[in-house]
Amino acid sequence: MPPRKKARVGKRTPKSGDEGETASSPKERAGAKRKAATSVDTGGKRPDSPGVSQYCHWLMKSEPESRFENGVDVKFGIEDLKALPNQTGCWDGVRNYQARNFMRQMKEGQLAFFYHSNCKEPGMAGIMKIVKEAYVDHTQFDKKDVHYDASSKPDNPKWSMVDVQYQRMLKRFLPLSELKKYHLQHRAKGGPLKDMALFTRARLSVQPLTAEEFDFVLSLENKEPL
DNA sequence: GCCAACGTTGGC
DNA sequence: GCCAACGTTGGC
Repeated sequence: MPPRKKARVGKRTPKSGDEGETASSPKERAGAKRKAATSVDTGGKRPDSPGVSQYCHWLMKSEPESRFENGVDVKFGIEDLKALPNQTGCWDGVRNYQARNFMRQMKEGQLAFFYHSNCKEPGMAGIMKIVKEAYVDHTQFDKKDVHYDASSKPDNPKWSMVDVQYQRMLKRFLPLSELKKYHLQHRAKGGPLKDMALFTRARLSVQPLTAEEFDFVLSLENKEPL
């Protein structure tokens, strides 16, 4: 298994299906109640079977600059992912239910933006691919780990992670400030970034993008900075 | 380093 | 099941 990275709250997760799935937080349940039947928002997605839709593009945040949490540096930027064997790493350390649930929805082969957060210039740095679907995040049981969770038991793990592989850098870094201009513009007059989670759910570290959002953001790498 | 927004915890 | 207190995220 690849080394780990440091995702903050919403960072890294375990596997599918049965395990853990039943352990939903009060928040998740509340959310489910509010909305409809699933934890999946109705944002944009790709129908898989009748009545079910799911996302197929993602944004995952990590911090590219050194920051110490309990004496451990949580820095993990896209260059760090690229430097790993096979340019692949596990996205461990996610300790937020919504972020975890999104990771559990990820399918092998799907693409995600690598977003640099909590740094000088926050924004989209590059693209990675999901190469292994959700499985148990071992760091939840490691007392030495920054993201150790004493409340999670091995026979019913709470947290999951996926493996991601570096694909490429964006042709140019897309700063949050620029994305925000488009977001505001689109919110006023309509456009693909109108409801982008990056702005409407700012603190979520693993978030879905609709195909329209993903394509629009990607198209910006060929444009002049706004 | 500040602090607004928001997620989590725990008493009742 | 409500909600106040508390903790964390992450832009600025």
